[in-house]
Amino acid sequence: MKMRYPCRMDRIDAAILKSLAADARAPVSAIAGEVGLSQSACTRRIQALEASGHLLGYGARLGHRRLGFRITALVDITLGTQVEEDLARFEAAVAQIDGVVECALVSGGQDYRLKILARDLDDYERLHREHLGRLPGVVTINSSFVLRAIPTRSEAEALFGGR
Amino acid sequence: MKMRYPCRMDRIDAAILKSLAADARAPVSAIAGEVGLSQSACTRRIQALEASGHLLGYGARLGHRRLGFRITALVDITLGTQVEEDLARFEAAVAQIDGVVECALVSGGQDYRLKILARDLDDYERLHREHLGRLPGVVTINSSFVLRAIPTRSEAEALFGGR
DNA sequence: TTTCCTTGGGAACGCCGATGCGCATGGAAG
DNA sequence: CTTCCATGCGCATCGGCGTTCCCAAGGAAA
Repeated sequence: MKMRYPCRMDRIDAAILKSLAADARAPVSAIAGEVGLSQSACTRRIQALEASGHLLGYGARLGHRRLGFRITALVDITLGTQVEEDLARFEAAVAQIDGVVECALVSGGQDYRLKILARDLDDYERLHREHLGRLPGVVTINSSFVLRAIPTRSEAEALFGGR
Repeated sequence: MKMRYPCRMDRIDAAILKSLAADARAPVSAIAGEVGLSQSACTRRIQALEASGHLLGYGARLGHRRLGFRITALVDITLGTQVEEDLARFEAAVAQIDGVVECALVSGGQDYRLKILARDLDDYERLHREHLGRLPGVVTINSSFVLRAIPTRSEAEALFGGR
């Protein structure tokens, strides 16, 4: 299949991405209808978006709470070093911990911000003791717990303009 | 369709959710093969998981960078009040801002943590000036920028045990 | 043991998605 | 202006997928 990797993205592509972001398992024909395209044209656009890296894949939205995970923790971790090897060791260790679903090195002091899922406070305490506490090079750990999640724009809406 | 809403979740259900989380558009037949079930049994399980709230929906993973959004900001906002009405006003205002993709009220001081996507620093500066700065009741705003995202366990792996 | 309930497998049918083809549009070259 | 090529759409096709029946097997309760 001959296929370029264009940066060009018109509003139809944006609409397709929005639609897929809202319901990735919707039939292509339904998406095509929404965006005013034929099925085949829509399929080809989706393929192009996948090939060009605008569309990375598809995932399921899981009901954390329903699955027994009631704790979301946002954890700030400060390291005592800025040496790249130490950062790499820390990052490798973090990547092994079950429950850590996000981790980012952020500006403003040499620290990391994690998002952690846990069943309950006991579960989180165990995680903290067995894993977070043993991470290499850590100076401070600061845990906050999500009390309430505020509904916001979806990712797609943020990227392509509000609803 | 007669359908109970069981809390029971065996490892087959977990495997299905993992698989769907990894690739939500995979054919049911492929998932069925992975988890060792026939197509029809797998379809029924998926329907049950959807009906029971374990599976909330399906989404697309978008290439932020490729789409021109190179800034991810993690913003801490402190309010000068703890009155519920003030929190509600703040939350309603936040929900209107394009670019805010997550917002949570967290423990430890009365503050919120947001995740914000922006095209570049100029774009973020505009967002900060035009929107964040005008949020009601705000005392302090503290922005950190993601310098590097560390790959972690996926959500499903965190919930059901590492790979 | 009998009955009921649950859950899996098999088959059929309708629908979905990928692909090839023809055509229209628009810009560049002659 | 005309020609040519590139791009992108719609239509039609066909193989494959998903949904939904029905039946069978296994376990629990009476």
